[in-house]
Parts: sequence; structure tokens; C-alpha cells
Amino acid sequence: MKKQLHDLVLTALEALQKKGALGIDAFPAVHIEQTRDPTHGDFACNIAMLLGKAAKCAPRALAEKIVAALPVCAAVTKVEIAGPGFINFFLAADAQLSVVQNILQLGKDFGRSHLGQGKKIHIEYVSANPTGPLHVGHGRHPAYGASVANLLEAIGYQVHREYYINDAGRQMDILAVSVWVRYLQSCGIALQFPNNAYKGEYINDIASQIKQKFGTALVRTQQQVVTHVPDDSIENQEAHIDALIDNAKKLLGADYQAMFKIALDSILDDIRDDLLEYGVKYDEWFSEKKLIDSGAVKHAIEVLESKGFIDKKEGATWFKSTEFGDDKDRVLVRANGQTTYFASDIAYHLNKLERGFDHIVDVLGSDHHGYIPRIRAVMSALTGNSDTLTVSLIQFVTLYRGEEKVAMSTRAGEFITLRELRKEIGNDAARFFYVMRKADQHMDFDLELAKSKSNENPVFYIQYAHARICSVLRQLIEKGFEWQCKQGLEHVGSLVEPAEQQLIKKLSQYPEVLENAARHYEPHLLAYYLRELANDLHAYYNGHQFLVEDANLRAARLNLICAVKQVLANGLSLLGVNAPGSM
RNA sequence: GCGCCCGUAGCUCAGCUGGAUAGAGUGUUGGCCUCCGAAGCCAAAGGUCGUGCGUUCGAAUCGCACCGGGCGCGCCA
Repeated sequence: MKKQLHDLVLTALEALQKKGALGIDAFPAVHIEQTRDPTHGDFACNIAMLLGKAAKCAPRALAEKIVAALPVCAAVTKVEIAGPGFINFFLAADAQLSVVQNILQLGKDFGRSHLGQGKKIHIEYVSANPTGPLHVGHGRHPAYGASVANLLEAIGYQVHREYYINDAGRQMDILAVSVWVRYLQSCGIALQFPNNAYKGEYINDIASQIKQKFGTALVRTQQQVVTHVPDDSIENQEAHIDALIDNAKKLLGADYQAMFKIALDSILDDIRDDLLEYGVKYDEWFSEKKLIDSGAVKHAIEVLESKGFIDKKEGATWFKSTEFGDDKDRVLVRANGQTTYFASDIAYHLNKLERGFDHIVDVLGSDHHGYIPRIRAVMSALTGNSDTLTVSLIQFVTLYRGEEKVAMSTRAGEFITLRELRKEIGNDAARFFYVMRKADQHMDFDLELAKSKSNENPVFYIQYAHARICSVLRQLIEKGFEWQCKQGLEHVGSLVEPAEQQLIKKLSQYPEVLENAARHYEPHLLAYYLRELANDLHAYYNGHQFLVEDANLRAARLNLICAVKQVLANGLSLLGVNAPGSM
């Protein structure tokens, strides 16, 4: 409908321009919007006000010219000029009725489109370091990333979902040593647990796995373990753990890698499992270590060098990111010969490009925002434009237990896991809750509220609307009726109640909401829409009986609520939330 | 110090990317079940959109300054 009106206005403008009645060469994009106030009609256009100045003509006078030039259209019953120069369109009462039929015919496909033209999008989300289980602080990333991926797919992109496994850094060595020390302790070696090591209970679990597999083969004396290791005071704790890592590698040789792998696999399996239960799937789990081992970092540096963006100074190799607006150049290879994390990230992004993706989406924690100019610089250097990359920042969730803020630390092992949260409030509530708010906005999460009074969560409100409709359909059978879809479509014109008109209008907005949410990577728009649709349904339900005696009206109303049911289910599924038939 | 994000009802947040009288949820108050699920509906109260300039027909939205909050500024990852 919007598109139709848009075209009407455009034809009018072109006609006027041909006659020279506008006195300008070009005009801005025509924008049609839905009105808020019904006295302003169904749709409005502001083009006359935008053009007023350029055309040297009062907006209202210009609006009159445009209206006069509008082609006739059966769906439009009235056009008014209002306020400072709005052109308001009033639609025929039955102009939007076809949406019901449309929904019932298309079913699950209603709302989907081909706007993305099958272009390939790579989206990476979560990619949490595999140093421990996911906790509630992580929960927002998978909920957001998976929803955005679904949305993009729904508007016709070919989406590749990926988890980048940071399995190559120092953090992983700290993990391995944490496990080893716990293992040694359990074997009776007297050792202080390092301040900087991972303290969670899961470390003990992995340590006992190691013990089962290796017996006492990895045991070394306390003397050997702490040789040349500085004390674990606040100033020395980094050096302390690094020295322990060195000793572990020397003392264990090849067994160190075996232990490392067991720890990594154990945690990764847990994360994979956790996300799967959460309804979050990936097409690929991409290992940083494998990337590095394949020589990709060297390759990436060579590519940049061939384009002239590499500098060598002070013993290190630099990427000239300042040429693309970054504050300073960045080191890729340190003076000691080691490559930086940034270097492998460049290699990773180059790899994404080489895999043939048209667009790349990185979902990052908002604490990484300082990192964006660097990554953008890389994309510019590699592709010549930085538009191939979209970075979505996810703000941190502040946890509350009632009034009290909850401190979280992976290292200290003080956290509520995502799994615990899901068990308490359910996957649906968790998925919906995390995605309800705009992602780059801070969010408060009150655990007590979410756990104890989960009924207040809006996801139940929406699911309830769906369940209610299902219940009506069950009642229908019990009363010995049948759903006559065809009959209902023939009498769709009898849906004249305000609540019915409101629902139809809301239903017709769904494809647009979907497109908007997908284009802007903002699933919360869909969440809000679904809440509104549920609200309209509940209001309708309260005010009107569906299973009435009049068979024609009954069929028409059933069609309407079935259409609502379909759209609720479609929308919820994009957000990874179930649409239950009863609750 | 420099950079990025944010400030909207008591609280938690939307606001269709510049439109008409700024909206939801929750909380408060009052109404609605002989009727398909009351986990629901309806109504009322609640606002200098952080402050001040500016841009224009028109600003919560864009620009600048200030105040207040969060985050980031490594040859860490």
C-alpha cells in the first residue's frame, strides 16, 4: 500500500516537473508514512513541505498542485491537505482486507522477502573466550546475533553464522595452568592457587578428567613447579602466572598440549551444548589456532604489504591504520617476533573476504568500540571501502539481585551461568528479554524479578495471545463447528468493528517491521511490534465473541485470529521463542 | 587529557532515522468474568524529552557548548 501511494505521488511529481510547474531539476525521495492520528487519514506525505523552498512556492499551494496531478486510484477514497502542508490519504475500508487472505495463504512465509537478493552475509557473534562456561553477561550476544541472523535470512540474504574460537592466546595457557595446578593439588602437591588463574568449580572438573586420563603422569614436585617463579603478590601476579606457564610447558612437553586440548574441548563442548539448548545455531566454529597454523597471518601481512600499508620501524611491523582515520598505527609483529591479536584478527577478516562474502557483520561487546576504527581501517585497506563491514555493539547487562548489583568475574569464578538462568526463567523468557532492548543500550537485569515473577515478562503476554487463539480453535471443534476458511474470505468485509480494523492494520505492517528490523540490525523493533499485536488481539478477544451463531461472521473472525496466530508465530520464531498452543 | 555511547513518566524502556497533541510496560487509583483462558481488557493520574544556544515551515531526533553517567585509549587478548 505504501509503495502504491509512493508511486502515485512520484507520478504526480514527474508530471508537474514535465510541465515545468515545479521549477526545479530534482526532488528528494518521496516518503510515505503511516499516520498516528486517524483524523489524519491512513497515510501521509510530507513532500510538499520539503519542496516548498526549492520550488519557491508555499507548501500548501504546492500540495494542492500535487494533489491535482495525482492519478486516480481505487483504494484511495479521499485526499486532504492538512497542517503546514501534509498530504493525507484516506483509504477505502476494504483496501487492506486482502492481508488476511495473504497471511493465510503464505503461512510461514508471510513477511519474508527477497530484498537481500541472495547476497552472502557472514555474521559472527558470541565468540566468547573458551576459558569457562557462558554466564548471564554473555546471554545477550547469542540472543541478539541469532535473531539478527534470522531477520537477515528472512529478507532474503544467504546467512553464514560463525563462532570464532579464541584458542590461541595467553588466556588459554592460563586456563591450562589453572587446570594443572588443581590437578597437582588433588594429587597431594602443596601449591598455592595463583591469584590470576581461573577459580571456577569447572576447573576442578576438568582436573579430575585429566587425572582419569593421565593418572599421576603429569605430577611434578612442588620444587619443580615453582622454580624461578616470582611470588604471587599484586605487582608480580602477571609474571607469576607467566612463569608457571613456562615451567608447565617445559616440564610436561607434549603432554602439555594434550592437557590443553582436553581443557579446551571440555569447555567448548559445554558452550556448544549450552547455545544449542538456547536455540542458537552456527554454521561453523572457526579456530583461531588453525587459522594461524595455516599461515594466514603471514599471508595477510603480505597482502597489506603489497598494497603499501605496512611499515617497519622500532624493530616491529606496523599496519598504517592512520591512513584510514585511526589515531595511530598498530603493531602486527612485535619486536620479539610474536604476532599480535590484531594481526590474527586481520587474517581472520581477510579470510572472511576470501571466502566470498558480500557483507560481514561483527557482533562485539561495547567495550571493544575502541577497536572498531582499526578493523574498519583494515577493511578499507583490503576492499577499498569500509561499508562491507557492519559492527554491532552490545552493551553490558548490569545484573541486580533486587536492589543490589551483582559483581561478575570469570576469573574469580563468581558468576551465574547462562545455563542456570535458562533453567530458572526458561529459554523463551531469556531469549526475549535479552532482545527486547536496543542492543547498544545499557540494560538492567533483575535476577530476582526474572526468576521469581517471570509472569511479568512480556514474552508470556505474547505467548498467551497465541495460546488463546489455539484455545478458541479447540473450542470450535468442541462446539461441533468447523473452520470455513473460504467462507471467511468471502465475508471478510463483515470485519467492521474498530478492533478488527485495528488488527488488520497492524497485521499489514508486519512485513515492513521485519524489513526495518533486519535492515537496521534491530530485533527489538520486532519484539515491540509483537507486543502491540498481542495487545490488539487481547483487546479484540475481550470485546468480541468469535464463535458466534452467524456462520459467515464466525468464519471471517476465525480467519482474522488465525492470521494473527500465524504472524505471532512467525515473529516469535525469528526471535527464537516458542509459540505454544497452551500454557 | 582525547575518542565513542548514553541522559525521555516514580522505575525499566520505545519513539518508524526531521513531522501534526512525545508513547508502552511496571507501579498507583478506579471500573470489567451467568460470555471462546482475568497470565486478560478499559479508564484516570503521572513530562521544562539533562541544561543552554543554533540550523528551519517544524527538533526528543541534526550541530555546537556545558552538566551528569558508562566505556575505550598497550609491541594485552
